[in-house]
Amino acid sequence: MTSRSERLFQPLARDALSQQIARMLTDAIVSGKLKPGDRVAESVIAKEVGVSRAPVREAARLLESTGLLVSHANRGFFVRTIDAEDIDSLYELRLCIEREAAARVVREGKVAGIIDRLRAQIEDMVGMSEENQLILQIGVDLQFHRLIVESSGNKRFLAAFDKLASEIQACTAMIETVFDEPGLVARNHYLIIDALLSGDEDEARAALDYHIGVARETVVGRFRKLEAEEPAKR
Amino acid sequence: MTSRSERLFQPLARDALSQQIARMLTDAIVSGKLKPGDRVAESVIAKEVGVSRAPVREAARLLESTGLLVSHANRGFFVRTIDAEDIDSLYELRLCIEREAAARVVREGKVAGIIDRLRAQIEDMVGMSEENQLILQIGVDLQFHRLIVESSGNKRFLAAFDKLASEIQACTAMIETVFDEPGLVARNHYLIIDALLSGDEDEARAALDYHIGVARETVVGRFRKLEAEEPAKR
DNA sequence: TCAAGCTAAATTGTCGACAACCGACAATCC
DNA sequence: GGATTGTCGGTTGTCGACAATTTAGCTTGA
Repeated sequence: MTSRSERLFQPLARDALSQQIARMLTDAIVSGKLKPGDRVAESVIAKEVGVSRAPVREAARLLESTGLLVSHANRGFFVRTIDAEDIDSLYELRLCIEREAAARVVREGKVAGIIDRLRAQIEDMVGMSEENQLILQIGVDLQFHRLIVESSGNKRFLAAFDKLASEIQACTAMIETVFDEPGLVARNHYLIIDALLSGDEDEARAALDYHIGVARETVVGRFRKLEAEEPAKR
Repeated sequence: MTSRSERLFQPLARDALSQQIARMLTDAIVSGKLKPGDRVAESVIAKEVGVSRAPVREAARLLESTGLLVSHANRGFFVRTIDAEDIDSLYELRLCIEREAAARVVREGKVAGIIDRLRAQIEDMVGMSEENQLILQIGVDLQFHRLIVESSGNKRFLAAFDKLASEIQACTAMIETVFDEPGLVARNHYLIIDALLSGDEDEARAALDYHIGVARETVVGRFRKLEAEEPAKR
């Protein structure tokens, strides 16, 4: 038989139902189809998807551990409500992790290995900003930062970052216009690259302090405005 | 009716089976009855405890999210194996969080509110060190640090710290003698208190850099030795 | 002897059903 | 009328059983 290198079929995604459902729910929350405070009843989801409650329940517990859902005993799951203070805490923790991760990347000389990918991601962001694909842009933005955290080599940094990232994506999706000038935001990532290339740990830290600080102020600010307009959110 | 301010009954602790089982399992792991790599079969635990597999499964998933267990698809749960590098990452993340938490406590002038409790906890530690109650001492030690993180006011700091703390407790329990001089370790916490009282953020950061740095070196060192002696741990 | 294939036991993934529980409304009593 | 108590629908917590998957032991063949 001729050695056929390209396969006819992809192995069909056959991970547990709970995983698929978890992805579904995550998408629904991140995209805003499910809003903060909404009830997520096991039986309802199970009926819609056509499975029993067990995998739905498991998926919900998974999202609970990532912070997208909260559960009250004997009352079920709800999409987590977020207030401005929460988001502020979120960004503060993110900053702690990311600045040290960046410092480690510089210290251990791992910048060269990722610089090309980082640059490519910035270009992607710029392209998306021009097409007003904001949700997508935020996704790539987080990928950019994730890559830095990942190459720090500290697995716990990455795990913690991933948890935060899903929440950041969820709450930025709740804001109509996240940034006034998306293109500028995208290009600002070049400053981070410059700092990484400088080879100075503290410069890398400072770059992220600034970058994440700006994002923090912007997003938290938007949220405070949102809260002022709509006082009964919970 | 006379306004009865003090209540007659406390609300009885009535948490779900899964929670009780989660506690059981946590204790078993932290105390070393379950060792890294050990299988945790749902059916076995369920039979022993006398409940169905559902709550056991849920408890296991809970511990998975805290990092005490790992699960492989269709193969079940196992007590997480930890190597020296893991623990190093653990302490690095812990340091990131705790130093900024301490800085915030100082910046926002919340030291006075907790200083008495911190002192009391140190005395507890000293007492336990004299009675060679090392496991207990580590528990109070973590409580001390937790109190600082808690009063930072950043809820995510606390959540992240709690996750790390359970793992720290688990892996310190695996080492026969954690510290050479437990009494000294206990009293060293006074240095942290001094730094907090100084009112200088950076001094607080430095104190924790030092304190956690020492712990990190000690524990990681012990673990590397353990690995050298016992190469096939996984 | 050893590798590959097969079989059986054990374990997880999923299911449908029942019991316990919560929240809200209706009924009752003072 | 106001507050307490009883009831009801709906949801979660738990259960035992079945299907799918993995693992280990056994057999077979070279």
